[in-house]
Amino acid sequence: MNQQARKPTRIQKEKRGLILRAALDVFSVDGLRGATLAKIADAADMSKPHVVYYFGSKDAIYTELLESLLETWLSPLRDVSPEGDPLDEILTYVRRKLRMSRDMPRESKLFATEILHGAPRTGPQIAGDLKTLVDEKAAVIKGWSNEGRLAPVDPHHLIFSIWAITQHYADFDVQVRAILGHLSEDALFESAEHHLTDFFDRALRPTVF
Amino acid sequence: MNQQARKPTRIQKEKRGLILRAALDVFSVDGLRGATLAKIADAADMSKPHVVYYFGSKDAIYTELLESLLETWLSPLRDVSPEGDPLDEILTYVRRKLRMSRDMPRESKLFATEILHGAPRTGPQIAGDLKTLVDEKAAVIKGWSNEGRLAPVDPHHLIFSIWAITQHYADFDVQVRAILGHLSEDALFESAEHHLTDFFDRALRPTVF
DNA sequence: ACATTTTTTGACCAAATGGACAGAAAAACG
DNA sequence: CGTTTTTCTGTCCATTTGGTCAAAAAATGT
Repeated sequence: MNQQARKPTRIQKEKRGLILRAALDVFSVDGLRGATLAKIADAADMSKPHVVYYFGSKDAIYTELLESLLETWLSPLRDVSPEGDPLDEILTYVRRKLRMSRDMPRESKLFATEILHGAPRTGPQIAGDLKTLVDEKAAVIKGWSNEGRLAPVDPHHLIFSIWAITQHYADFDVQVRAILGHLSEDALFESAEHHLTDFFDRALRPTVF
Repeated sequence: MNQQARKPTRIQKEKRGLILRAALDVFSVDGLRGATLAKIADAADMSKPHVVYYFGSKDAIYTELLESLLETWLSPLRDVSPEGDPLDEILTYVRRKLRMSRDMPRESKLFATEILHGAPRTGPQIAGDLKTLVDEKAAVIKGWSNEGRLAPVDPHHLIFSIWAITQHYADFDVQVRAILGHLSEDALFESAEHHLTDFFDRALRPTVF
């Protein structure tokens, strides 16, 4: 029998992990189409059939990567709490998303490419889990807005705006670097955090009467 | 001689145009790697060698598409005028960019994919023309900010934010639709325009004393 | 130690694909 | 018209690439 068996052995966990890490490197740069089994095998320091042995196909690796990442990806939004201070909650969410762009740029690009190309593999997940979560949090934000604890805002579009702006720093880093190339990575993300904090604060802080 | 001749004939203009339009369809969906000459030829209703006859290679089509689009893509930013009312200028820019996402989603995706994959073909352009333009307009915005005609803001990051948010509606339309699927395209973009106008207005309108 | 299962690889294959080429068809030109 | 140039296509080819397979090597179980 092969790795289909019930309990994955120590070696199976190890090798599959190695492959997934190597594949993330390759897929995030070349995309699904551009990536080759040979490149992945090379990056993982294995032979090509070995990679196939553990995952069956290139697609399977890609799909598993996406699925295992989705949860991590959504966790900052999940953590937005109805109990907290509205502005704080949003600003914390923005900062966490920005930090994910800094610390997990490959993952960000992986998702971006997937969605950009029509989300052929994550369609159901997006229409299901993601939508549910977004709708739930949108309702919370709407509530805050209605109570006057947050400036009036369309919650769904607000969430889109947060995603777009924060992920921009990972997905389009080449462009960002071309324009702010004189800054170190640290300086860049620090200035981005400042900007985003100020920006969202201004846009969302409720007007006092 | 072939189409390298000095003056492109009527047929050359026609066919090259046809190919470019077909290629945009294919590239924006499948990306450079995923697109095939056969698909492009098919979409253009031609034979494969015919496409090669006019462009020489798949890459050449892709590159020409990108280059011919860059100017159009930047024109809204170019039109931001130092003479106008600051808030007006910015909000108009935001709206124009959003409309481009609505009216030219394929072009948006084409650029997004290119940048996402490291801009191997547009690198110089981005580091050159684009950076020059952005720096120029950033200086204008900074001036407005300093004069108190606009809320204090980092102009480069502001431009990134505008790009990110507006292009999000084209590049990640699958995700947007999955979440706001109940809206018609018109309703969606109308609500987005409302949101963005309000949002940037709040964030950028200078505080009155 | 022996049998069984799992892991690993070199060699190979079929399909897809970018593009070359020779020549046919059509247009342009005199 | 006839000649020349441009346009167009069927056929073919070399390369790349995802994946198979048989068998070797290593691990595991008893």
